[in-house]
Amino acid sequence: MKLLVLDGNSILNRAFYGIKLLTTKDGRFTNGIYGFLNILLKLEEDVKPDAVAVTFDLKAPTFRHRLYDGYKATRKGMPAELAEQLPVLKTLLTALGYKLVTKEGYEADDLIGTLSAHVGEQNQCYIATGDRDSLQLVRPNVQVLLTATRMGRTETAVYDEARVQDEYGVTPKQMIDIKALMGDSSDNIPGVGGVGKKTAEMLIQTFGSLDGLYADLDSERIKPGVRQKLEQDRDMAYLSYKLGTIDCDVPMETDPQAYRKSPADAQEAVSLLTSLEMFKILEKLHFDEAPDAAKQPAAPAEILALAQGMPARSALLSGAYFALYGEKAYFRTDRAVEVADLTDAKQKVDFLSLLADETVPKYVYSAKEVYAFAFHCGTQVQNVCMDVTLAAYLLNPNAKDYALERLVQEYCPHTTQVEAGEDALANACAGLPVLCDKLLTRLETNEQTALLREIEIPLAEVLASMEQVGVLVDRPGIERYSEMLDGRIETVQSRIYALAGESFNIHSPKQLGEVLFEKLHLPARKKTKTGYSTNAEVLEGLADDYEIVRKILEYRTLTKLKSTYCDGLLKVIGPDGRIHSSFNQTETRTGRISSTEPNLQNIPVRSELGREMRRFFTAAEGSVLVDADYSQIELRVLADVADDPAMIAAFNTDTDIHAVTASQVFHMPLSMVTPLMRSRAKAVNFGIVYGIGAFSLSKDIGVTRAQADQYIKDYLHHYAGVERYMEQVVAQAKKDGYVTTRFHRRRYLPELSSSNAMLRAFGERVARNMPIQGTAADIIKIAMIRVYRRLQEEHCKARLILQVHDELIVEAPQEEAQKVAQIVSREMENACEMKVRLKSEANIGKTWYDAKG
DNA sequence: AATCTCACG
DNA sequence: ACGTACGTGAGATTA
Repeated sequence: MKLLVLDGNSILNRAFYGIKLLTTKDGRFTNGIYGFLNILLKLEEDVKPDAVAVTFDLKAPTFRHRLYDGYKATRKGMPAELAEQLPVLKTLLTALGYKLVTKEGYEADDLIGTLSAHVGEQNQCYIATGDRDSLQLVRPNVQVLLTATRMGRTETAVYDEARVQDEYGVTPKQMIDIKALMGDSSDNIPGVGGVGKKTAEMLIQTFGSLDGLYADLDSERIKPGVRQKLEQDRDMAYLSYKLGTIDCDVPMETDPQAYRKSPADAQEAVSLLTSLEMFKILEKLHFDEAPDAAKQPAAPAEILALAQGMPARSALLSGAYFALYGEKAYFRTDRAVEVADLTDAKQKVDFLSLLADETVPKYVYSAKEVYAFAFHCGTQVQNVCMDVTLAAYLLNPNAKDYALERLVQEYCPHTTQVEAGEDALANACAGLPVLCDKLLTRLETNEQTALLREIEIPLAEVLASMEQVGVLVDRPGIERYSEMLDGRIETVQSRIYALAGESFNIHSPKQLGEVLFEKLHLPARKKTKTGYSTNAEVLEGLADDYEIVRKILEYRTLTKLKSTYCDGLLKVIGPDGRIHSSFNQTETRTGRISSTEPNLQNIPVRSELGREMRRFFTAAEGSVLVDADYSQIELRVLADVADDPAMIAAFNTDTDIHAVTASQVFHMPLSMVTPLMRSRAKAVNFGIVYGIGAFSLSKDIGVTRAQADQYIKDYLHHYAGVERYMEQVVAQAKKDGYVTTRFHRRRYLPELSSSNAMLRAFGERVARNMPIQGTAADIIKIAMIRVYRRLQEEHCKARLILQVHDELIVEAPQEEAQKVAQIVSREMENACEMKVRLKSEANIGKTWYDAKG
């Protein structure tokens, strides 16, 4: 029989520190529990034990360690984020049927020692721990599984006697002797002063034991310095030996049979795991596999009659509840899930006519896909009143995805899932009405219904349209540009190799670091986790003095343009000569949209060479691009939410905001502000929006920290409303656990209750920034919807094709251009009424390059 | 899959 | 003592 003994505290600890902080929506920390369960499941899979004992420490001091007053004096209590997880973990393990083992007055180590010593006589025993102390327990039939979690991955090393001997050159028992000499600061075992790991190992390898060593203290194999230390700390050494010896004789149950798992309390376990949002683990445990006839769900008994064909309208609930998946539409009807095959002409027509029927409210999984499908077929969709992905995103934009199955599990924990696998989707669709109901209720509570109905759902239609229309690119132009880059890359590369005296992979930070900082001995300034930092900031600091550095920077610029932009874009040009990016609506935590495959929101503009790229984004024959961008939208939003008189006045008198800031920060009349002052003030303005620190500001604009600090002080002194806002928003966030935008978009900030000061500071910066960035994002979304509708109402052929956060681009027939330019900038400016006016200016050009002012 | 670097607002 | 501004996505290297 095989017994697996877990060192609960140690494993939880490793899991906690090895995985970044995770929280549930309501802010409970879960990373330790999550990691623990993963390790436990993995161990069970590998070891296949017949019984499992999970040991835990109790808080009270233990007999063994009362031997020495200093013991645990320095051991830090666990952080609150971890402590709160411990009781939950214990409850969960019990529900899952595991046997927990604790004993008043004893450490988990002693329980593990006793268990392994007894079990090891007749049976196999595996000790799972993150702690090397347990290596002393290794013996025949007893092995230690040393686990470490790095970056979320668990690694386990198996220690038997041979492995211990191999690594430490001693037997497991002698590990105690070594520790007695070297001590252990984390356990507060004193050891012998000045004797470290290497000396201790050598001494025990030579003399066999503490006794052997002290019996032969005069031996010439001991250096005089060490001898003196050994003599002086003799008592400490023997005390440490006692402290370091794990007690293997605790009065406790040692029959492995007693640690067989009990049947799990499935109800309790499922409900706990659900509330912890651990759906992956829930799946692994297969509670859904063999549902007892007794505990079939009481409420909605789902019958999965998968009819083929559109459901009859009369079978619809009080609206159409459906999800698109591939070429199929899954409908939840009054008593089943029915599937429409959209490749079938008849069914497709029926489906489209349903979509177009404005008397039928649609409750859908992904509105953007529904709109896209309709556009593809040349029709429109009316009356979408619910999208579960968007609703779930508004409730919590921190989630990493919004898969329907997960949402059903998360928001409807009591409607047990009947089947998995093939029909998982149909099954989840069965839950759509309940899910919609729950989501809508919560949106209502959060005052987010309007945000969903008036912004996100209408926006989904706009995005679907933008994706479908795409943007025309000049393929031959990109190809020529690409060849030009190739030539320059070749030249620069040869020069770098010549200057380095060897050829190497310039893209490899490792090789580059070695060449620059070791071979050529350039002064290394910064390091990363893995080696020298070679980023642009570091290289720019060296560029004046070294040609090779200048060439490397050039090489980076050129290859970036070549691979990301030329190659990357050429790869995704459609057969229509246009690029159809995806605009994702549930990706960012602030409410912005993102663009992927390709990302059209980071096409170069800041450098002249890169900006050339924009010449290849162009309008069709006879059309032009209209490009309008907001002027200072985030600062205007800040002026508004902070209700800052000085800033509002500056904007309303249409003064250059950076210049005004400069005159305040540098105590100068406006007319004396130099370009350098203005650019520094601009950095301060940005910094304020981002939540600023003096260090970063000083680094950014190249002044001392003290100076940067003074700038910030003067800034906040002049813009007192901003100062008040910054304090108030953080306080509110701490109170509520979240921040909101003007349109009630919400972001939870579990970081704010972290005991880690750095995380907390991060949370505070986010609290200051998100309402600004998020409100600006809300506003431009409104503008997009208004522009889209105006263009329809005015029967323009022009189409919105791109959004870059504060910029909209419309492709318009030449003859509509002026009118469209008016429409776009006016709709942008009127998107939101604020204490300052919004300003947007439009430009017209044949290419993006030309239309960008 | 993680890391580094760099493109954008 | 440490790390340092908010929000993204992609390509190349490395482990």
